Amino acid sequence: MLCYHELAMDVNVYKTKKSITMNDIAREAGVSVATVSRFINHEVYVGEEKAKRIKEAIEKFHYMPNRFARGLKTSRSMQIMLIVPDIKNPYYAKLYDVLQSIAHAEGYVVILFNTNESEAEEIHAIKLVSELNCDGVVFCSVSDDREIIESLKELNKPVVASSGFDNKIFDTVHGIKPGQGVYLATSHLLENGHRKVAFAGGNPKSILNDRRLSGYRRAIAEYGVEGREEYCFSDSFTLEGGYRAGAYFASLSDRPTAIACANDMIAIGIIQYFQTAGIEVPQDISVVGMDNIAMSEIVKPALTTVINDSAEFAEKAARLLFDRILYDYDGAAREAFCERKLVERDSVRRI
Amino acid sequence: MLCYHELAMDVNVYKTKKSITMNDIAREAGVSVATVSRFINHEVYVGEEKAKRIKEAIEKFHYMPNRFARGLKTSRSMQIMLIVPDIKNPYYAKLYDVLQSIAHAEGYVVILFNTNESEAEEIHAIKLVSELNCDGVVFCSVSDDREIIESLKELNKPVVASSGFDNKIFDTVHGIKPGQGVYLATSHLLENGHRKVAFAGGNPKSILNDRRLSGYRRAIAEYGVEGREEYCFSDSFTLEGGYRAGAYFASLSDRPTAIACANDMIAIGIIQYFQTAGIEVPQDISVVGMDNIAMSEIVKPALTTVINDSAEFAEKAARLLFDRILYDYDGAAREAFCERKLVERDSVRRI
DNA sequence: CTCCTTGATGTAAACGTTTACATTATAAAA
DNA sequence: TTTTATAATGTAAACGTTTACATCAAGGAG
Repeated sequence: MLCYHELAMDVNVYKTKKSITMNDIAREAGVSVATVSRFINHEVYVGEEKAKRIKEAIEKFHYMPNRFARGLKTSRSMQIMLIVPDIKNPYYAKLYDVLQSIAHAEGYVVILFNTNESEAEEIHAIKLVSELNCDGVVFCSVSDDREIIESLKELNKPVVASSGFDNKIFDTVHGIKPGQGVYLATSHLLENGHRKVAFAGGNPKSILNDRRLSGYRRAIAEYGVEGREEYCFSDSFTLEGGYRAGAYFASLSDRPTAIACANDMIAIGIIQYFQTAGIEVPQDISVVGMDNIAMSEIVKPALTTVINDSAEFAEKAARLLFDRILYDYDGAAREAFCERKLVERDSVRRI
Repeated sequence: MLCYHELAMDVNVYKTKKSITMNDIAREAGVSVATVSRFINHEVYVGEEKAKRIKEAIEKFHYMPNRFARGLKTSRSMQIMLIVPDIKNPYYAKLYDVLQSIAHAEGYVVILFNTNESEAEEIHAIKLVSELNCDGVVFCSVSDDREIIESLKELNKPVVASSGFDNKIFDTVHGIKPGQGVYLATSHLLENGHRKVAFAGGNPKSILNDRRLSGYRRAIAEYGVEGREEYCFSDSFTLEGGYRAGAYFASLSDRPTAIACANDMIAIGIIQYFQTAGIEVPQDISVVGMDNIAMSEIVKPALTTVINDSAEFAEKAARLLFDRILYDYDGAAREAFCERKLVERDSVRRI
């Protein structure tokens, strides 16, 4: 009468033609299944003659090992999960793309989970990691809530986190210093004579935003510029968030002359708003981005921004992750660092 | 001595703490595993009293059914695959995003496969579908090669294809007519007085490009304009492809006055090249895109383009797919249509 | 009162692998 | 020669589910 719907499986049977199993291969090659299994997995204990016959049988039947059976025995899924806040941000799209190709080369599949910057979705994603028996996670976080950290630890699986997880629990890849990118951007603005420099952030609950905001603060403090409450505005790491930031700064009676943004999407959104409002960039206000996504070069004016290469991130994250998954590294949490470098284009004016 | 590396699994054992199984639940609730299984999956055959005890046990232990064991018995993975040519194109990023949320609501996971417009990768992807025992595929194709069609058929699984697969083999979602979008774009240009109208396509081997090219041809034929060989240039559906198209058209001695593009990425790439070359859009050349990605509104000049809503695509594709996966629809291939509609912005000049 | 249907439950056999253990043949050591 | 290590193979027991089949109680029909 009752049914626990949350866990239920649907029961439809799409016509499944009998697939060939290891048994078929064993029979065809005249050996036992154990030998076939050994041939497939290990380098030892299979004679040359039988190896040849097994190989032929495999090719003849286009045999593929059944992932479920394998998983059931080994508890490994050959899947890793990539959790990102916004796949529509080209930064993460590219990150996914290169992580995918590295993973494929190792025989792994990557499951993408897009959280839309939502902490609830992040928790959902982490739950899914264990539900799917993923062998590892690359976690590009928004939040470092206690609950998230805990569930990540409970996974008891290789985790590599993006900047923000400073606690030395998980492998991490990030910039040399917290908010280094925005620090560079802000410094650049200050060096160009700006004193009324604002910060346009993303999701204010995100640790990524905290870090970037701290980079901004560090820069203005070093230049002895006083921080102004109303010059910090954080909304969302998206075009729309930037658009709203633009509207906010435009509404200020004492407008900033320059804005350092927490990423390129925000910067581009700001420029977009300014264009509709007749505010010229960089004549009226200078803007600098962060990430150097392809779009930043295309937009008018071309965006001065900070290189933050997601391919580099993906490669370093993959190395950390696969060191644990494949090579059994089981030591202390490690860190990898990505370079940050300013690229000057047309969105900053010297005053 | 020998090992079939292609199929080998790595053997590292990341410390796996014993997970709780259905047996534990059965013992705790004082029933048999069969009853637990029935409780989880079906609505019938479980008494109220035991149901309650089982439910409590499940919650007490945070029990989750093991996907491998389930898959092994049922041959269903609760995974579908989405194959796209370019995840860096926001059109596909969004498509992924909405497909993902629909799938999650049904308890399904979507595996994204990015082919980078490569036919070889498409074949790789299709192979992976059966290797992973995915329960269905949404296939946004580049190629409709015999080999692809064949391997798709051999999957013997629900497939929904994007425009191009006109053969009535698979469920399909597309525009009302082949190339309708580009047809609208081209007509718009012609109606604005342009006669030297060019077509900037994507991957020339792609059926998507064929369709869009045919839309262009249909439009100019209807207007009695003679088609010119050198006014058709196809390269790749990316910013870079568009950039090259821009260079190509700029190099022509008798330049077109307007270009209809196979997607927004190309259009934006073209505009980008023109800007570096000092060619003004739309004063010197008009450009119209296709897809209406968010970027098209942001770019300068804002792009006149054709609405092609990937959310709509995703929803319709999901309905077709899940009708088969969940509700056992097993009839003839069906079609769903997406509306195409021109949106006028600032990249077209009337002459 | 017997016969049947039907709801509720348990038993046990798959599903397709991996792998510990047992067994044999072979070669090296004594 | 006998012992012993080692390479090559097979047997069978898991892994955690689903489900066909068997069983049993209870209630209606005859």
